[in-house]
Amino acid sequence: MPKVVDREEMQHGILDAAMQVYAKKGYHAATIADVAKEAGLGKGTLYLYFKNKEAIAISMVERHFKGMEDRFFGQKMPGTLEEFADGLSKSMEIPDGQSQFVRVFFEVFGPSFASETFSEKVASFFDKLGAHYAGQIAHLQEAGHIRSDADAGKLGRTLASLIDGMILHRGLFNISAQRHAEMRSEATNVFVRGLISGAQ
Amino acid sequence: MPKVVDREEMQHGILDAAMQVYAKKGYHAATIADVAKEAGLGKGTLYLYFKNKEAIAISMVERHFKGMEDRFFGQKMPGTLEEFADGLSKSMEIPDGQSQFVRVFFEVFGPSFASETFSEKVASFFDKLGAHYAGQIAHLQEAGHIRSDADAGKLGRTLASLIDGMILHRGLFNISAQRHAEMRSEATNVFVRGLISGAQ
DNA sequence: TACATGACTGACCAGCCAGTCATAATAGAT
DNA sequence: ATCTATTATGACTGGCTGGTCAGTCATGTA
Repeated sequence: MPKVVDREEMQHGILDAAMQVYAKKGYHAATIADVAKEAGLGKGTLYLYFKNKEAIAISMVERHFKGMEDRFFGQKMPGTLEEFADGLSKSMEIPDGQSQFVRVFFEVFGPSFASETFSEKVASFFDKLGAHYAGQIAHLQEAGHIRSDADAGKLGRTLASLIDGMILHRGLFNISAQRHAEMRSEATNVFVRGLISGAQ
Repeated sequence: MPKVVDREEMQHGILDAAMQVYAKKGYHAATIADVAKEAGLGKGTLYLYFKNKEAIAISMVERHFKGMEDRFFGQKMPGTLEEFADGLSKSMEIPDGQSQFVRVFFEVFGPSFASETFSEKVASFFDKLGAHYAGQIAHLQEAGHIRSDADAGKLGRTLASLIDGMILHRGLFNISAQRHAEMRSEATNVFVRGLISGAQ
């Protein structure tokens, strides 16, 4: 038997290298040769693991969204406002290394949003997220922890938008982890105060 | 004297055409020839009005940010919570045609954020916006309209981030104007409730 | 040691596009 | 009418990069 290589591990390594290079030079400015060099491989070798440049980007996104889904949907139904707030805060928390992904993502896929199908796919992700929060809100309303006059559906969507917005804002504008943490706590605070029944 | 042309008007027209093309095909995929065609001009003619492709993008940004500044900072100091809320809501409101700019912006300038100078320039814009809101919040605190235990500075920054985030979210993900309006009103509602003194 | 097979490589090429420039069209002045 | 400064044009080119492929290397088996 000849030399054997773990394909998945290889692909992971290449994606890491690509992320590094794209974050520094930008996806379009970066050449395949750059990525190969960063990965410590010959240019041709890359093509053994990815069909072409685009395939690298697509794999990168898939890997990333996988992680996001876990972060967003992995949490269990909160029983108290405090747990809910923790969940919100945690959702807004992005690992430092991954926050640069946002920029690369939009450089590569920004144009794709012009297509209906692509756009809808992403939109459905946020619908799901909105519904997720709506479910939690409704649950807490029943338990009397959130004012009952609120429309859980709309609120859920809005919360999703706000949270995603903060993540985007951080990723795109390179807000420092510390300042982001500050904002996260302030935002959570405002949200929760805005949701409780006793308000006004 | 020979043929005379209004340079500024010409440049405006080219920028409009470029915006159109970039939004549809993406900045990198679009060629100068595409832009020229959309503008109803020959390729060479473009180069009489813009030095190169990059210059078009830069002019586009400058024109856009000019408008943003007016929207954000043009409002006068709010005397009541209601006026404050109106201001917030208005800040989140983006003309339909301009919301597509966000995607183009990040496709073109996403990579530039890797540079300190560029990054800081944008960051300072948001510092200014944060300070702007902080000033309004402090003002309303003195008047007793907002709970006094809040840190106006942090809150201002957080609000700026949330608002900008919603704008980004809308622009990037192509949220419909109607749904965006819904979210705007919900968000404003939550903010205001979260800011008032009587809460909890 | 010889051989088989998968892993790896980088020089090369085709296609693409930003930017140039030689030439043509236009319109105000006389 | 004619002249000429200015504006308009699109065929052309030079540089660049994604992707290929003919050849080399590494590893394990007989």
